[in-house]
Amino acid sequence: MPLFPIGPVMQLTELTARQIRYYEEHQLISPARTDGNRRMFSLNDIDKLLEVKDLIDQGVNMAGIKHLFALKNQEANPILKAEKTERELSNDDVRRLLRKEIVQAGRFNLPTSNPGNMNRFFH
DNA sequence: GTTCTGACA
DNA sequence: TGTCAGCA
Repeated sequence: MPLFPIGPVMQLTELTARQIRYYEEHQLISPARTDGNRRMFSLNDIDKLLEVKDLIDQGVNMAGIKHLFALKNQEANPILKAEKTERELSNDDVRRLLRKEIVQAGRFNLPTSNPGNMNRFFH
C-alpha cells in the first residue's frame, strides 16, 4: 500500500532523507519502489520511522533498535511466542538476557551522563 | 524540482 | 550524519 515519496515522509517524521535511507539499509523499513526507482512509503513504514525517531532521540543506536524491534516482533509472532513458552522463558527472562548481552557488548551508545535511560527499555 | 546511489570527511 | 557529485 505505497502512499508517498520521501519528501512528505521527511516532514511527517522530522527525519532527514539521509537517515531514512540509512534505516532502510539496515532493514528497519522496506518501502516499495516506483518504476523510476523512487521510494514509496506505506503507513506501516511511517509508523516504524516514528518509532525509530523516538528511540534515536533517546540515544539508542542501530543495534539497539534492531534488538528492541526483534523483541517486539517476537511478542507479536504466535509461532515464536509459542517456542519461547516451550522453553519456559518469561518475558522478564528474555529482557534480562537481552540486557545482559547488550550491556556486555556495549551496543547501546547511551551517554554516561544518563545511564538510567537503559532501564526504560527493559523494565 | 525531486530523488537516487556512491563516496568522503 | 551532512553534503556534494552526476544521473534519471
